[in-house]
Amino acid sequence: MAKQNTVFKDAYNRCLKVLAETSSLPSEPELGQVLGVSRTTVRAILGRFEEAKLITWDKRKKIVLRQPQPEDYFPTEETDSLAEIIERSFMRRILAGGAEPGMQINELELAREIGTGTTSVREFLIRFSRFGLIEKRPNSHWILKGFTREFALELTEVREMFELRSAASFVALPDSHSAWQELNKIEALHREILADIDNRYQEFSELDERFHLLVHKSSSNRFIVDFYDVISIVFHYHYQWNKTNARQRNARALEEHLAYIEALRSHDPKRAEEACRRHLRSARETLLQSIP
Amino acid sequence: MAKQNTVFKDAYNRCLKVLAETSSLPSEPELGQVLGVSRTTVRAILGRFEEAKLITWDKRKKIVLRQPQPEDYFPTEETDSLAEIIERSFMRRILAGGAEPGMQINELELAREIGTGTTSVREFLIRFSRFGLIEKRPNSHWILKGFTREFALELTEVREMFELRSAASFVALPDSHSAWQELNKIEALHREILADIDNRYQEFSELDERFHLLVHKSSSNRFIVDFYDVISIVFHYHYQWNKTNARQRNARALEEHLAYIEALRSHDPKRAEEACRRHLRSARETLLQSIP
DNA sequence: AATCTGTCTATTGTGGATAAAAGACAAATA
DNA sequence: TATTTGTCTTTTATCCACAATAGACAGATT
Repeated sequence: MAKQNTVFKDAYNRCLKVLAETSSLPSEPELGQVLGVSRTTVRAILGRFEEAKLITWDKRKKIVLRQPQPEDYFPTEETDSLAEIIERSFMRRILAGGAEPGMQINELELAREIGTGTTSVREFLIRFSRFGLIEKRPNSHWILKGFTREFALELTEVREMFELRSAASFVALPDSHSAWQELNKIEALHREILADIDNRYQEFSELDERFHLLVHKSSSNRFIVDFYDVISIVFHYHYQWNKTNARQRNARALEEHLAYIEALRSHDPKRAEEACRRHLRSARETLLQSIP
Repeated sequence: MAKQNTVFKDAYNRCLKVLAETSSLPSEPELGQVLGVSRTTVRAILGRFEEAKLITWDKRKKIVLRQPQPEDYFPTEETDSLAEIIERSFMRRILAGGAEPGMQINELELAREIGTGTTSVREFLIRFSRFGLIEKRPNSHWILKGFTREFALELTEVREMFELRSAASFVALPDSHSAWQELNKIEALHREILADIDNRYQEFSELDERFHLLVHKSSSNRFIVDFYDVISIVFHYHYQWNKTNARQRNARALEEHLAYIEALRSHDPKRAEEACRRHLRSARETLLQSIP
């Protein structure tokens, strides 16, 4: 087949939720807005809704006939884009499966294992190469450089430079800047999770990304913001992979974040720098401990 | 056709130069080493040499029959890899042709203009996206963010952080490190060019890259070294594009480099930092002046 | 024993084809 | 008049095919 219709399936599932809360659906362009897809896809969804007797559809009248049932949804495996599938599959291989640094990566073999064409794998590898974990030998294979101690040290060195710079920009933001509101929301979530840490400590990973990304964004520098992708993917898979002492580690990080947030709010560059350094130091330790 | 044989043609041309200096060619693996290609390609070259009556070839005996003539070489246009062609063509369009920021980039159109397949253009754009000049809208077009003042400022901000850090590592290198020898060579070239600046000022661009890359490499950080690609490509095309006062600008930069080199050699972090800052400041000015 | 050559296989780089998705435009509707 | 819809065209995402190139291995040569 030429293209997976994952955009359609994912939007279809999300549209089912919209449908569940109303008795008649809005106009096609409006639905497109809500779902983030083009009218072509919206019309395909409406057509399928009609076939499934979920609605009647006559021009502007889209009347809901029944509530969606679990079996109306497409299975979630079918809604992931190919890029996501390849990424997950690849990360599992290089992090979990004992992948030695220096190992060769074979596009064809990877494609066969994942059950996809070579072009998609190739494009993934090109995109992924900016994370510094693989390297291309032209006209030949890719080489896995591996998730090593050196990698972690190089990554954190740059991260520390960038985050210190960003924190310095953050304290200088005017009070009217929307970042302060977002910071308030993030702080509130920190307190909520800390209050029920035993049950909710897994929510830290996502919150961590949200917080640090907010800080990086205040640098207004695309290279700094883009670099956060590297940090993000590393920590994302790292959290999935290494769960020892997760509750305790996360609790500690949450406390550090709170101190860091308070320091940012003080508008005092010195305090912010200090709190930032303290947190980054312990984040680095945590990362390094998980590497053999 | 499926794949250009530019590797073959380029290696063939280089092999002609090897042939010009000897009466019999070495073994296939050795030639492969020298030319940086596989034995398969070496054998293809030898076969073609035989056809062109440049050599006789019988197993290990490869006897040179005549000197290569200019018409034995493949034209240089045919030896550039597709990736190089696409890059040049794309940079010409976005730097020279009044490309407005926000403009859409169309893979198909670009491919047609360059006379190549869409796959190659697509892969180029993915690779190129890390330079921060373009951005992808999934399932839709690319957007040109443009070579703007903001871009230059963001680029130089990161450049300055990285180069200051690298310079600090450089002064700490042990005297036995090979970087000092390379630094000596680079310094000698600086003096040569300065002595004949009116005729040789165009050689600065290449030397500039060589010098700063050496500095960045001493950071031993892949992210810092990789980032130098971004700086490199921007300055490379910038030099080609903006030639006003080139002689004078280059002379000044050469002088600054010499001061910077001397400061590095002093092993004094303070002096190195100061010389580095001074040069980076004027490099930034030069870059900014060339942007409308 | 070490290296080289002949031969064969596997993988990459690139163009082309096609379904999915985006998007343009005029006629229809409120 | 401002949206919305019906219809049509264009572009992207993906697979596949095939030549160029890399690479493996056994037998030949020094």
